Amino acid sequence: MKIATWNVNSVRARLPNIVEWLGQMKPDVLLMQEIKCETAAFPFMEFKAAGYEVRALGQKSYNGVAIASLYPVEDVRETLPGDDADAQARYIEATIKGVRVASIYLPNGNPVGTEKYDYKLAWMARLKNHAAALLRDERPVVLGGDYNVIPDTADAHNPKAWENDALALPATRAAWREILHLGYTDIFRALHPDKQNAYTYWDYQAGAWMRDDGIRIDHFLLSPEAADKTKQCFIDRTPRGKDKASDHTPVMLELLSKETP
DNA sequence: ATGGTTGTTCCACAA
Repeated sequence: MKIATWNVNSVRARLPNIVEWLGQMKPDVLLMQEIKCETAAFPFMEFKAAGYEVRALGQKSYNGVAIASLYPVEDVRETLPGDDADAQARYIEATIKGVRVASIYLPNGNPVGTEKYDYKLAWMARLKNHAAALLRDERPVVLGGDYNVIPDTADAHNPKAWENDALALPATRAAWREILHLGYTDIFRALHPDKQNAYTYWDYQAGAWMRDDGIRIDHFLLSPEAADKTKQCFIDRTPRGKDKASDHTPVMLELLSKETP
């Protein structure tokens, strides 16, 4: 079972790129972030034509998450528990072929020192609580998305440039590690501990892509049951080099199916 | 220290 995560930075602006990539890579599930449209404006028909059923949670202009799947999508959750007043569309979760899958768009948190950073840390604390609850079922859990977290200096081309940024501050990394310490695995780094230049995001500005000035902020966190089933996890840089590219590129995860020894 | 780019929306904001 192949599950991909991709911050598409507007599903409508990116539609041709996304459809092309789905045709080439054929993931069973695509988790999207920053769809940047209201739910009703999601291009459901174009995904259906490619074979994908979509569950989307959108809002006007900003944020928005979705799950596209070749297989039936069950038991959809559209909120991260812990703050009923939070109206930002950043979390959707469902069960597909027995795997509990979430598409996560964790707050960016910049500028530091504003309510935006407080919101980020509060959101991470809520995610930790919910991630802990998900472990209790002892099922495969796959939490994929744009975490807006640079876990380590090795995950940035120029770590110095990020050290005071909301994506890399010690408090951000501590909150990230709290989730790992529950029993989740950052599966890409676990499988590729020494890999350099493993980035998922390159800024549009200042020729960052050309200079490979990237960061790794799109991640898969896996429960033990999902980590045990993992066949491979890789970053596909190809979409970032295309015309009209998102500033993020997809990460692919492949789980062994039950039948496979 | 600043400016560099993209998307959406409405002339600014988020990233």
